[in-house]
Amino acid sequence: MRRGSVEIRRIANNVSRRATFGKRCAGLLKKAHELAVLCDADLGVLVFDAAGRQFHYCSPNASWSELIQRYDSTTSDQFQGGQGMNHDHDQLLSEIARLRQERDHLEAVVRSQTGEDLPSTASVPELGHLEQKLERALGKVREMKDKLLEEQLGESHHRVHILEDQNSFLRHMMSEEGRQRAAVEASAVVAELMAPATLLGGFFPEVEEEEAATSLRLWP
Amino acid sequence: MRRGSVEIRRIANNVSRRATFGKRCAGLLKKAHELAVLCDADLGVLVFDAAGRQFHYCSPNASWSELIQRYDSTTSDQFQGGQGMNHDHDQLLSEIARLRQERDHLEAVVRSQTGEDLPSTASVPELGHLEQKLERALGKVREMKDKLLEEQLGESHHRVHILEDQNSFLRHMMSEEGRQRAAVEASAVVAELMAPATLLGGFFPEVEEEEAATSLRLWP
DNA sequence: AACTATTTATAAGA
DNA sequence: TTCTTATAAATAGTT
Repeated sequence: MRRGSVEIRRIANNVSRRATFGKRCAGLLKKAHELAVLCDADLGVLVFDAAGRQFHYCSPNASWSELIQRYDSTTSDQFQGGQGMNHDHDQLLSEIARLRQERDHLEAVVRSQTGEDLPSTASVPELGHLEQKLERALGKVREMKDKLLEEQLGESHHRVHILEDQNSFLRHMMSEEGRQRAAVEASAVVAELMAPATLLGGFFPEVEEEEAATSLRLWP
Repeated sequence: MRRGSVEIRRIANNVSRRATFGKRCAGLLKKAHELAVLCDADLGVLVFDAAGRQFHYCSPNASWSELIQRYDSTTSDQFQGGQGMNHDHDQLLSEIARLRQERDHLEAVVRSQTGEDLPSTASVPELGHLEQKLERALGKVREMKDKLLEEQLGESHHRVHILEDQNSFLRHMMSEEGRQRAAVEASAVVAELMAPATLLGGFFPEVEEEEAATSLRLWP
């Protein structure tokens, strides 16, 4: 649920950014429709998400081409014609420059977080700050790892219990069956059940499968 | 105040229709801006009220001409004038897409290095690897910090030595001067020199300044 | 334009 | 992904 007001800045997390896009884009198109109907306005909304997928709304009684023709080009640039293209071209180039700068910065952040690149630029308090950050990160990672390991261990214990129960049930069945035959023959069968699972092959192939699953697989 | 939900149909009353248009149009443009910034989307909104007045929004890092060129003309394609000259344009757009992807990846790396964003994606061995990486980084940062602190301590010690020398020289001078006066008077002066620096104020203001500089300033 | 009682939108969690 | 829910935000009617 919502916690605090939302700062209007790019959402860093990729997943929440896309989730938010879905919701807000739907909301925007809905509100566009409401405005068009309630107030008898002609309007269009055209949206491209970060992956380039397109979403749009155009009010009834209007069309995109009509809207664009009505667009007052005194406000900013033209859509058609020669100089509009150049302007657009320049904008794209500056966007590329901006993204390159951003990339370089992020790369520098990654390097400093790895402990490389620390000479000259860093002061003692800066290093202290970075140290604390790394300690926190390490704590989180260890916590996560422990949690995962405990989960896996719990699952494994559960399987062990189940298989132990099956095992004792099978032993019981064997001994019952043995009583219905000769006492000597029964004890031989029980002795075989105590042996490693692979030796059971001929008798109980389905049991062999279950047995194999008891080996602890902590690293899936 | 609001009573009941609003039916989405044309508002009959002329005055309320215009009032509502003002509010909702502002709301729509605001939400468009939020979507563009929060989710890194390229979008445009173009509105004409019933009287033909125009309102619009275009996301930063985009332009109406770019949006219109990107508009998927499968629905209705009458915006494009000439189909040529868009080759380098397309190249620039794909370069932008590539850089954005790269940025997202780097951001994800930074976040995982900070210990955020570890759920679901991470396995135990991956976490172990990250843990080791963070430990190495932490080691490097601490090493660097220790080195800097030692350097600063060394410099500070050096200053202490120099000032101690100056101090003993001054004491010597004082006692020499004292011998040339009465022995009783000299011992009184020496006693005063042993007192805290602030007490020297009236006698030797320049000495007080030097004394203050001996306090260890490890954090510049 | 300012004010609120309400409705709506939506961020985070399941 | 879709549903839920607590909370923030938008806004209809009024002043």
